[in-house]
Amino acid sequence: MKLMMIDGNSVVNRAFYGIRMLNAPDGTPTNAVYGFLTILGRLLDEEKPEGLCVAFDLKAPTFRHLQYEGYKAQRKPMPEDLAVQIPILKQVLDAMGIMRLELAGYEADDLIGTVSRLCGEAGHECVIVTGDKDSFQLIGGGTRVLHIKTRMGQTETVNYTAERFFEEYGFTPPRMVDLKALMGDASDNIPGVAGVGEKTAMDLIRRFDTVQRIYDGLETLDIKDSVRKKLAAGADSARMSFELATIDTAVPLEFDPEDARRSGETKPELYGLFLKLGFTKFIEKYKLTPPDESAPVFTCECTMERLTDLRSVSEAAERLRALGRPAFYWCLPELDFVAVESGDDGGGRAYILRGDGFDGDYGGALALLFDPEIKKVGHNIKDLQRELLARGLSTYGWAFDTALAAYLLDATAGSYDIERLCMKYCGFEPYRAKAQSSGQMSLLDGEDVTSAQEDAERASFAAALGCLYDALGKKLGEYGMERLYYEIELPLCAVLADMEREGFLVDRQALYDFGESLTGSIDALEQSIWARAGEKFNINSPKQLGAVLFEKLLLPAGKKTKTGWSTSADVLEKLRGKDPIIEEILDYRMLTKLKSTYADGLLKVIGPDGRIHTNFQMTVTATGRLSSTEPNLQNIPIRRELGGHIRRMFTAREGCVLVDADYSQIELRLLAHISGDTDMINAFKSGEDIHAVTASQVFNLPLSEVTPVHRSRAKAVNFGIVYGISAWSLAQDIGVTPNEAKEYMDAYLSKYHGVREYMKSVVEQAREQGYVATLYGRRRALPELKSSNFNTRSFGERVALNMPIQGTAADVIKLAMVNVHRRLRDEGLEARLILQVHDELIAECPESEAERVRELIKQEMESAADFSVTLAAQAGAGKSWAQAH
DNA sequence: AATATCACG
DNA sequence: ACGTACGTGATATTT
Repeated sequence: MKLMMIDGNSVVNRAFYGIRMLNAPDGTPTNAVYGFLTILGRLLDEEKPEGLCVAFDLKAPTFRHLQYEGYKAQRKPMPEDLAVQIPILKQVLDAMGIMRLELAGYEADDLIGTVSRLCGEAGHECVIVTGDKDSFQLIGGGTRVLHIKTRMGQTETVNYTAERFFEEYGFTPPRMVDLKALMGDASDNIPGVAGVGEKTAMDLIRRFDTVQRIYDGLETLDIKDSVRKKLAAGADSARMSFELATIDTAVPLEFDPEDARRSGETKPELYGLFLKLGFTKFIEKYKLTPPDESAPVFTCECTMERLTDLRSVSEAAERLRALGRPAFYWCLPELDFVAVESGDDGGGRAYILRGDGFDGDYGGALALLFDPEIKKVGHNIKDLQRELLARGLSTYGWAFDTALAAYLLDATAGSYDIERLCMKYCGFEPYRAKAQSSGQMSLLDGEDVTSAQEDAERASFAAALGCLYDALGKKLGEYGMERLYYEIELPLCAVLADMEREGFLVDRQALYDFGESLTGSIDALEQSIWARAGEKFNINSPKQLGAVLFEKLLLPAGKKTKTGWSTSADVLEKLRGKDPIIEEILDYRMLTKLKSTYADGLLKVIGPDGRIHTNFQMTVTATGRLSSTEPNLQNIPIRRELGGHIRRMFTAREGCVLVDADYSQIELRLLAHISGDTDMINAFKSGEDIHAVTASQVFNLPLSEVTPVHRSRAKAVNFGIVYGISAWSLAQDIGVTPNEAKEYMDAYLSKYHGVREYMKSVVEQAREQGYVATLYGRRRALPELKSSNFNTRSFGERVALNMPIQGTAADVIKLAMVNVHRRLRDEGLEARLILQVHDELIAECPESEAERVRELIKQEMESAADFSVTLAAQAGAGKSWAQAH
């Protein structure tokens, strides 16, 4: 049998430092447990051991090796964030039915050593998993070590058999003890011999094998005198270190490998445990289902009423309208839904409407129940509103969106499905109908859920909306987010629903022709690249391309990635001129990107109306921006000449034009306002080109002497500041030395001390509060700032700088959109907003309205907020997106 | 499903 | 001594 022994402390430690901060919904750090389980899952897949056991250190009142009191005494204490995760991990392992081994007074290594010996004696294979090198001494016989390393959040394992070990070290595994006896081990507080380091020790062991032999022949062996002296002086220390480094393989342990055999069965409490930890990924992976008593299940205590004809619909609508408080609408995509009204006494009524089996005009029924005067609460209402618009119904009357509220409360949660929210905010799960398992008694095929069960499920979900409405509404108030929610986010739903429905007209033929024209160039480049490489290969495969460039053509390799050499554009850019193939590859990349993502990709999503209807996601980004999917219309090319062609195919319909308006430098203006930096505010007030002014101030030159190079560097610094810069990355970006970059930054920050002050205070404040916020009260939690991991913490600091700026810009344009939309309606214009690209709005309108709409949008964008720096927008009109911009 | 790359603000 | 910008989504390749 193959037994896998995991050094629990060592692996969890690797996981903790290798994986970024994660938190359970209740705030408990979980990254180490998560990482451990990820690693474990992968190991089990790869090794498929029959037995599995995790060993942990267990402190005892008395240490072993009392002779040396300093032993482990100086080891840094485990960070608090990790320490709290150890008992959780043990709990998880127990619930997974994985054997755990720990014994008072012994370390994991000793337990593993003993087990590996027992395995050897019983003829079993033993695979040790650890992140330390201590257990390498156990390799041999049936024992090997899988050594785990974490690099950039990625774990790698190296499989050390006795052969592999010898290749790398040049001596046999048991000699690892001898090596440590000489070189010591700082992390384990093994002193070794003073003055003997890794190099010397390796050399000695390779040549003379054991410490014993070295000391036996100290006077006669071929050893440098200086080393001989050190060895002689450190003889006692070497002896003690040998003892310390030796793993105890005779721990008094009752261990039968059979006990560690994997049953594959998990305990019922695992589901609840994973849920509490927020490990939905593992719940899915192990296909866990809630045990019956895992959480209180909530069933709607309502009177159920099936609405099957217009008369009953109309009565229901009348009641809902007169209710005076919102009703809770749980809607399916086909607009089957349940509306629940809660009574004063906690009871209530659930109205159930279904398309199939409805007697009469279903559209009419919908119109009655989605009447603007009925106040409705829904979940992801923007999508519903789009569906309503498609049927010519009103989008008004929506009082609350539970998903949207939950997003504002925790923008980094990732998903807002009602079941999870219900658990998190109400403490129960809505009732989920389960297929009736067809027992042998059943004659009928009982796999399906009955429609009565379905009704109960939907009613329960609708009732859950009621609970969420109370809980989330209250929390929004506590967080000071009511205005942000009710005046910006919620009204924006209808605006976006409108925009999605409207879509963007695309010249299908022109786009197709453009794609075809690319094919020729791509083929030609492909042939030429193959010719220069001397072989056919897949240019799109970074692996193959890397092999060609760096192994065959022997070009100087720059950065590396986890899997090999980087062939990214910035690496290739530095190789330009070294070989003509580089330029061709860059061109090839550009053209294939245009062809696959934009030409072919967009053609696939043009609707029957000739228009592209993107999907704006409101609950995705951590900063408050929108995102656009299927297709993404927020990343249509513009920066390069050929890419810009794509925007010529985005057009206005016959008789119409596009109006395009964008904020100029909104993020920098917000930086000036938020930091209150007078110099920067004045720079904007002067009306001059901001990057040029920055250049003149940073480089201490009159404005007239600022060259384009100065300007572009100042521009890079401006951007960098907004992102939470470091000198190193600024240097990368603009191609100067890090020292030079640092000078620019110092000059910048000493000129703009308000900005410097802001950078300091925003991080401090974030650390105290645990979150950052925009001027409109949008928040982002920042647990990263408390991390003990340098990279994680630095990331948190950059986010703290950036989020208030990027997020406020997002708030401002959202507000402008709501206002523009309202005015277009109120003023009876035919113009419609059709796209938003973070700082840019695009509308389509009849030519006759063009000038008025251009002014209207520009004005609404500029007046959306009143800051110490005015917001400036520039607007244009044209037949195509390219022209209007 | 994860990775690398590249398009945008 | 570390390893770097902030925020997204789509595609092709590889596991």
